[in-house]
Amino acid sequence: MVVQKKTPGMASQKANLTRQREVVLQVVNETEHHPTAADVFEQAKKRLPTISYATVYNSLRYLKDAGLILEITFGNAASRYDSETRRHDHAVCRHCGKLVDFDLTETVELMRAAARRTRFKPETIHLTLVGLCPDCRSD
Amino acid sequence: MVVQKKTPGMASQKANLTRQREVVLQVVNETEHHPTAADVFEQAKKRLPTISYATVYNSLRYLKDAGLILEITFGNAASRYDSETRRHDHAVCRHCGKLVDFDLTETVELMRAAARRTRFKPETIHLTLVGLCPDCRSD
DNA sequence: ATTAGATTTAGACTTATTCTAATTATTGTT
DNA sequence: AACAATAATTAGAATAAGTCTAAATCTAAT
Repeated sequence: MVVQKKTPGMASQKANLTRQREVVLQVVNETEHHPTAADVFEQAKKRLPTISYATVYNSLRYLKDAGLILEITFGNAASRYDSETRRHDHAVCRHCGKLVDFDLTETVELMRAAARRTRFKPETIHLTLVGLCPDCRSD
Repeated sequence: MVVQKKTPGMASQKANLTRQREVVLQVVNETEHHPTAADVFEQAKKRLPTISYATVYNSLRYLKDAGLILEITFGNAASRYDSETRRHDHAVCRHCGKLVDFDLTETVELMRAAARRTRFKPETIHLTLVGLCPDCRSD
């Protein structure tokens, strides 16, 4: 466990979770379908009317670096944020854009295979299924 | 095979590969490390000095839709283009950004598993290994 | 109370990409 | 060959996502 000496102006772990960061975290946690930064801003403003766009971005980055949320990117669309921080997989609907989480144990296996093949030192792996979600598949 | 009736002004298949589209395709094919649109623009200008940025983007989209190149996206970085059009996997170096192609046969297997799990109608799957490339891994 | 450092804010800025409107090129028809 | 119809190209404006800046505010430790 890392113990940090406090110096003047150095905030404690707890205090670092400011009001705005707390609200941003709440919004991500409570939003069912992986909000974008714009979605988060909109919701956060309801609870903290003076919050700025920059603070939403700063907070999302802070929370991501702190391991409290995950950033998901797909294609050239805006990033979306996920309260599930354990590694997991995604499926994106090509038709309606819906993004769902799932987890395949095999994926981590594949990471090792991929690392062997490429001689990369593996850190994580991103697996995204693209197709039509249950609502959009006509069958 | 689909036969299309020609109407006035309708270009033939072949003719649709205009001079600029041809150059853009050449550049993607000849560039070793998956160029961005900006890279393509820069190179294309050498062969066709009047080509515009918009045409590079239009051409990249045309070539992509025609199945002649692939667009690769990762994180919030600029799209990169790949002359390898068969489905394949990617590895990205977190340190230097290098992007390499590889192919694991297991990935297509995983697509089926992912589709079963999510009830999506599968179309394709994106697998990206993130880590350190051979040059950047210190070991 | 004072100070140092961290955080927030508003708005300017950057970067990637798309759009627009005018021009140019191509093709098929007379 | 001239024309009409359509498609493609061009330059630059517009848009969207995200980052940066500088001033103001907050927090924590003296």
